[in-house]
Amino acid sequence: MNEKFLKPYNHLEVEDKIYSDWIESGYFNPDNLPKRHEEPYTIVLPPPNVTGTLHMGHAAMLAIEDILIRYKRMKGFKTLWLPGTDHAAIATQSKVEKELVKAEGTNRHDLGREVFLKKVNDFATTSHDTIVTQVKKMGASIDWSREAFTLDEKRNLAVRTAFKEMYDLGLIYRGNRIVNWDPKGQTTISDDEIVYEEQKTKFYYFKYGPFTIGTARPETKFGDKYVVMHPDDERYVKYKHGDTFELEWINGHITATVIKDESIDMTFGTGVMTITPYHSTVDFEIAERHKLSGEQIIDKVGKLLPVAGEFSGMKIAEARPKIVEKLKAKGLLEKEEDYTHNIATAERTGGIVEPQVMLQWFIAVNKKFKKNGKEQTLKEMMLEVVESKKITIIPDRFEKTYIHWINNLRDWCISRQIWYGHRIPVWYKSEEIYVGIEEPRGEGWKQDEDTLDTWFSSGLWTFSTLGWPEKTTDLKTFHPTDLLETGYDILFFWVARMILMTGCLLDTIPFKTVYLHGLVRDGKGKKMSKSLGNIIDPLDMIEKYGADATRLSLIIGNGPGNDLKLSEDKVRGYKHFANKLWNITRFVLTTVESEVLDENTVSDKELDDLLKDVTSDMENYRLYLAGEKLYHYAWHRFADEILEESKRVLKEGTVEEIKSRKQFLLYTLSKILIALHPFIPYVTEEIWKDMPIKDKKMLMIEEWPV
RNA sequence: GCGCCCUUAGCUCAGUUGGUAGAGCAGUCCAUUUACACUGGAAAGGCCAGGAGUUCGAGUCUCUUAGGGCGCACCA
Repeated sequence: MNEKFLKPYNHLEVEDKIYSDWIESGYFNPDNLPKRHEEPYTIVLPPPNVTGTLHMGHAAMLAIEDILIRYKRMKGFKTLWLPGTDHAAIATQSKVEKELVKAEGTNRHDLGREVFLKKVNDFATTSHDTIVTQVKKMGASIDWSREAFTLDEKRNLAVRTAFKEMYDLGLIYRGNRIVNWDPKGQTTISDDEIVYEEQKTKFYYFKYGPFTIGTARPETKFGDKYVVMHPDDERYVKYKHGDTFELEWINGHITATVIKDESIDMTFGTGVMTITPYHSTVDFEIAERHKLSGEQIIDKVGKLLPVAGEFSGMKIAEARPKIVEKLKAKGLLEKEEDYTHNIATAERTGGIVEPQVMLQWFIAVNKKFKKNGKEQTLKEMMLEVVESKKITIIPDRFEKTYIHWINNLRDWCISRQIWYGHRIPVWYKSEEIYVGIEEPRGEGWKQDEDTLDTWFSSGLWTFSTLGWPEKTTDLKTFHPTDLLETGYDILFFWVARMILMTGCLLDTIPFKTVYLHGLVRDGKGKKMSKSLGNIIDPLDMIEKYGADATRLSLIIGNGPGNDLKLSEDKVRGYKHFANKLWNITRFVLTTVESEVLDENTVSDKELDDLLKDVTSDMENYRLYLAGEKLYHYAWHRFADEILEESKRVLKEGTVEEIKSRKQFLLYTLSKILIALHPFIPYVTEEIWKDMPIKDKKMLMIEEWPV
């Protein structure tokens, strides 16, 4: 027996060495796998943002995916796990901007586009390197030879091609529409980048001609000249749609028009409101329905425009009380109430979102398009693939959430006024516009200043990583991918958009199954955050207890879609398990002496049943059950009972009994190691080296026993 | 407002198509030159949140009440 078993298991001496053995073997790359691996199995890694380092959520993701990948590889699949990172446009840019302010007191405009982008790229490169190290530390059996970045040259070509194709299909258009404007970040943001925050404010009732209107935002009311009510509201039957009337308003006399619209809530306020199409999504939609005009009241930095008269140039917060004061002086203020509502803030900058009508690029989700003879809208396509079960979402309750979200989906604004990201592949020359993959020939063309929403490039991830738009062998072999494993918090941001992009551009699905994991919280169920000081760093855990223990602690006791409460004690507990396995091996190897495993002499129904059971759990993504069952069997059945009983047999048994018992111990241990390998790859691989087995391969490519 | 989830041993959670309640951790008692103290054994601990229903049978299915969490929409 190897002397290493005389000491307790030390992950520090094992893990890095084993990882380089794996790398050297080349088996992370499906092209190098032995012949029995024919049928492909693919997972693309959800690319971590290059905004910093990995947290426990990433570690959980890596553990789950690596377990499935190793399992499939041992089952004989041509297994590809493809890594990459995400440039995360706005998140990365705002992070660097914050650091610039802190370190140099400068902003991006001081530096200029080129210099600033250089800084962002440097930051991204550093982040990237850290992330790669962390992924390796977790034991991820991922194919580094195919690594991608959402903002590298190949992915840029994919983005430009996608843009051009969708433009030609009529799905990408440029238009003046209401968007979420972040005055702090000076960019548009998507509906999903909004965080609602509760705010206590005043709700004012003003006389508006013969009506009383309610508003929380008097500062937007300068240009209001339409008064809207529900067509069935009996209080206002005498006013007909299209009626006009004269009234005195903030800055003088105006003419207003009555509009009847069913979207009005009769029970809210007085059931009458005026609309501000330029600064409210709902109002914009009403205006659009009735073809009403509107005008901009607030500028891009949140100041009132000349339409506000004497209030022109003031900030909203300053103007609001003064406007109320003026209306009060005019006798137009009827009453005011305390009011609590949710205001929209930008996730990344915290700025209060001001809806604005702006000329931006959009993806039309409700427009029919024709591809391969089929005619449908993106929305219909996105619903169809999930409702027809072409894509299965685990746990299935998220299918409802997905469908609900799709039904509420509006056109997706894809242009951003930031610098870090894929530049929009559109060029202008006076009235002319050119959309293309390459810059147009000829003089005087100027490219659009804006970049694309980061999710535009992430949406292409399953196929841009495989070489699209080129018709590569990889694309043919590995796409559609088998599984997308990610956090439920990005179901809409990302999963839905991948389905959109893939359906539209490749006329297929990006993946067959979506497995959603939950958030990793601290031992008390609180979200881990720097300010709470309750962050558990995966690298610390790996250093202290080993990657194997860290992996198990993130798997066992956590079903799909559920948040996981993680404490350091839990990780410590699984370190004990690695050592237990180590000592089990020590005992078995000492006991069997020079015996070499002969599989044909052993059969064990109990173990067979367990392995069948575990296999079925693996196939059905019940990793938490599979892991726990193996853990329990190894420790409390094999070690506590079988090994104890073996001591008696070896002492008192006949020569034949002893020989067959030795075979039985070797057999059982080898199967346990194989089945546990996906979960705890390091310690099992290290033990495997010393197993007395003929024609042994590396454990990572041994055959799964069922 | 619309929707989803959770409530099972002190704590964290399993319980896969309904068939006499399970694990880990913690705690209690016992053992101790043992493959392993990163140990073993034993006992203890639960009207499965409350109520009603379906069923021969419900932690599991249906309805309902209460408490907790989350998502979406948003009110002018």
